[in-house]
Amino acid sequence: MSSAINARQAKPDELDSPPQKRTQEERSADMRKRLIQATVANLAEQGYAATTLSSIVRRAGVSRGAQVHHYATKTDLILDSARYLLNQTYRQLGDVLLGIGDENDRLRALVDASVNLIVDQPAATAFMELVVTGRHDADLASALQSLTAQLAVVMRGPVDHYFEAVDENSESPINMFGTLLVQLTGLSAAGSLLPEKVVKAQIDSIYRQIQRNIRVRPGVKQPPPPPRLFLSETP
Amino acid sequence: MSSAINARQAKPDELDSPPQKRTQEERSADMRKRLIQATVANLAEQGYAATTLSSIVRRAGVSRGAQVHHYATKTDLILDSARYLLNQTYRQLGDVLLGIGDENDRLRALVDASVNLIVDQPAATAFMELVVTGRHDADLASALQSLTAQLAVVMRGPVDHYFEAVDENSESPINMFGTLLVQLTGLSAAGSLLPEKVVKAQIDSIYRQIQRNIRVRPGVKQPPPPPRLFLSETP
DNA sequence: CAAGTTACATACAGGTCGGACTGTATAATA
DNA sequence: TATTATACAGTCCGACCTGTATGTAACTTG
Repeated sequence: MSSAINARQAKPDELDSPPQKRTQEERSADMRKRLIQATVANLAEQGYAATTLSSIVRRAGVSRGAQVHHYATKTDLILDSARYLLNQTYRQLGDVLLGIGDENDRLRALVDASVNLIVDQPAATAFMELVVTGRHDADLASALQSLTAQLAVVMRGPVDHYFEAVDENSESPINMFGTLLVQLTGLSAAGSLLPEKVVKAQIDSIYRQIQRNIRVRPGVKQPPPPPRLFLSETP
Repeated sequence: MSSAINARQAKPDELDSPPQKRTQEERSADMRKRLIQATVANLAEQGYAATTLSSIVRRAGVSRGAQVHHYATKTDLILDSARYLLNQTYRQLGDVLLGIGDENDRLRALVDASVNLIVDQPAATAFMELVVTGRHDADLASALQSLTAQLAVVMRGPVDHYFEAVDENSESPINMFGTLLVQLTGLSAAGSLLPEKVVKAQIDSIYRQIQRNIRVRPGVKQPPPPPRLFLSETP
């Protein structure tokens, strides 16, 4: 996904694309995005420990100086990457919810979409690296806590908007949504240890549990009220 | 827990405990255990990246030479620690199952015991570090796969021995057991990001889901047939 | 267009890690 | 008891990583 990083600034002769007079802001934004995407890719493929500044800039195809200019310290870059990941997850989850239709078998589509969003996905893998690292890094941990708390707040509305409990004995939609995320987190972490069919069986089981507890609220056509602004892109 | 490492070999004058003429095997076994326990404690408290050989031997109170004598490479020590952790988990899970009584409200005790076994426990934290590291370390990954596969095999019997499905629409006991472990894994990983009450709510939810699907098999008094020998302690 | 700011490049310095290496003490063996 | 094998101690070295410092190019602004 992020391997195609526009292929600019690759240092060899660039005859096809002239200097183009980019504004400073554009240059900064591009460079930040390149660094972040290289960081995320590196986190996913090599893990946090192997995600060194050297490897990041090598992957991004830029110099060490560019990185230090935009991110004075490694932590700065990591934290910004974390924000990027959560923002991305928020948008993708939102897209999934918006894609939910009336028919109840769309519940399966929701589960599948969530699974595809998380299990074995680079972004989720990278995020897992950050979460585990955060257990022994107070700064990272509190940053992640704040981000996920915001995510939880903005997700509650849409979830209750689209789903309802099957009956009075059922778990609440937001509760089942949390359970879904916890289970997908578990599968994301331990999935590599389990045989493929066991993972599939667990996903089926997750779906059945959800189906027994919540259903798509009938007749809901319009999207949920938009949340207050989420994570600001530029701090 | 493992901070009290017998306080021997601490280099100061040891007047209370004379040399004692320990046999070579005893010395080796003790030293290995000390190194392993220091490794596990370090993994849990500092994370994999900060678990260096220097920090391990410092914590174990031994020299660099002792470690290199018993474990030629860092990977060797890590792998042996992984085996130790799985063995420990196996025994503890077995104890939990053996403690199950007839009354169905013991199901709650089972869940609580499993929670206490995993969430925020050093051994589980250390194991999570290994699992995540294994995603980018083929040797570690295959070792963990093998170990967990063995664990799954030996757990299937006891679980089916003690539990049964509530009705024909319910999930199977072994399936629910897997779900329990997946959810606890998820909570172990992401729990540090969530507010305490959310974690508690999730655990309650887990319990209700289990209760709706399986129950303690009535009238089972004798323990399950013992499994074939598990992970050999000395390779 | 000149001065100043921002963006990027490159080299260096201090520190740490893992593995190799050498030396010493203790136990097993003949 | 002499010899050998095992257990352990302590040091060194190349590789690597992060932060820093300095120099150059690109853009912005008055």
